[in-house]
Amino acid sequence: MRTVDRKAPATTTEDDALSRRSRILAAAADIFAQQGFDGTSLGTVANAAKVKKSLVQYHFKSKENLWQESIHWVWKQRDHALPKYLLKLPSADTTDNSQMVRDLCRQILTFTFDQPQWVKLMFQEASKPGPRLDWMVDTFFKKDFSDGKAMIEVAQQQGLLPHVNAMDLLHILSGALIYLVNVAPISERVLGEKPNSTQYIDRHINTLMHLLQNAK
Amino acid sequence: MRTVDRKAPATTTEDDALSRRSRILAAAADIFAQQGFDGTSLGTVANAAKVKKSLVQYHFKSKENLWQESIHWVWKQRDHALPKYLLKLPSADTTDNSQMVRDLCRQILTFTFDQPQWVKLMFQEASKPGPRLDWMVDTFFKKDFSDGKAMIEVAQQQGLLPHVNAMDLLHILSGALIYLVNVAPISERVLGEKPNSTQYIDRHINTLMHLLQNAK
DNA sequence: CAACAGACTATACGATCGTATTTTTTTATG
DNA sequence: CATAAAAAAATACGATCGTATAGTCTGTTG
Repeated sequence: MRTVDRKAPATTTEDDALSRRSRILAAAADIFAQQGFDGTSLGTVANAAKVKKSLVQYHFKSKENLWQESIHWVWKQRDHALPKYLLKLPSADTTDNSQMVRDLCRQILTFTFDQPQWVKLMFQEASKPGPRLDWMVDTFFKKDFSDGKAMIEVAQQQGLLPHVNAMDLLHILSGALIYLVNVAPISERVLGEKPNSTQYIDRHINTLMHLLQNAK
Repeated sequence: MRTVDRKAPATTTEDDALSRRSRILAAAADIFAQQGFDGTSLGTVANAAKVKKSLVQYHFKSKENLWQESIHWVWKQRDHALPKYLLKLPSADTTDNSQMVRDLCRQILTFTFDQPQWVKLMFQEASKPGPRLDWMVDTFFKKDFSDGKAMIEVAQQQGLLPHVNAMDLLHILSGALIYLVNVAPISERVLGEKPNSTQYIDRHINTLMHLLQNAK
């Protein structure tokens, strides 16, 4: 009667598919992205993950470590999910160039609204100098910037984007898209319209396309 | 000998031109903008303003109140300083339209780099829903959005900007400019170039203008 | 000079936070 | 089943934070 009886879940199974460690990571990523490093407490993370605070401390040796692991987790999720969005693009053969860029931007914007964590994490710590910014730059941003610039240049060579400074264009496009996501809570309150709705996204993309269209 | 002798500053004078209350406000605005609400402590503000922590509590009845007063202060500074930048614009008679818009954008960008507090304060609390965001929306953002949209529409009627959805264009332009300021600490580390340098600003504006140019 | 108000200071309290340590429980292995 | 490792929980500690309160100093006014 004392073998494998019920009553105490304590460890795995029953919980919910994911391991407790993963649940902590997911909850931490959510709260860090929303509230920032200082605005996040280990207790809040523990409650959100439905575990004891001491378990968070057990799996991650410090708050800073939890933060780093959460960001690794989010970036991994991003790099895993983003290609799925881009594969939904119609092939280059069947559509004209302008439609191609339009769909590309729309997919990126839709993806970012679906999974805004990485953008929010970026903005939470990115605007204030400090050790956490340095860490993110070395660990992610250098590569992200490099990849982004390369993508722009490829698109330029295919005549999809105007031939201006690639890094500046990357910043302008990133700004136009990411700004929309980051300021969405404001826009929603001011304009009374949800920026992540399909019609809002389509209209915004339309406007952006109109600007990119005629420029060469 | 006891009339107006020296020795004890205690109240005003000697300190430094500005009243202590103003020094607290300025210091608080700086730190709130840089570190966010949660990342800012009253002790830090007091030290930065070179006053005792209890004096901060004396002039402002709570941290939230200090935060609100700081933002009022910053917005007042902004609305007072921005016109000076825009007045440096050459008159519309002597220059062509494209040069006009270019100078306008350059001045706004330069101003934002000179006085980045309001942008940073905006982004610190704007991306996470909560009572502070609600307060900022009602107190500032509704008016700011309205004014910005009106500015865009005037420029459109004068043929300075392409005739696309004004609010979207406002977001795109704001995004392109503000993104640059907010991500500046990243860009500086990744690219090894200071985004607030004249040449960087000029190049960025050039690229942006190239996009706005041909669009109608 | 007395009385008072405003500016400023000292101090303390309760709560919370991150962390360290210890103990209990569960799982795995022979 | 015994044993050890891993997972989870309980508890405690020092520091810091926001706040509340009482006190001190200074200048003004009647």
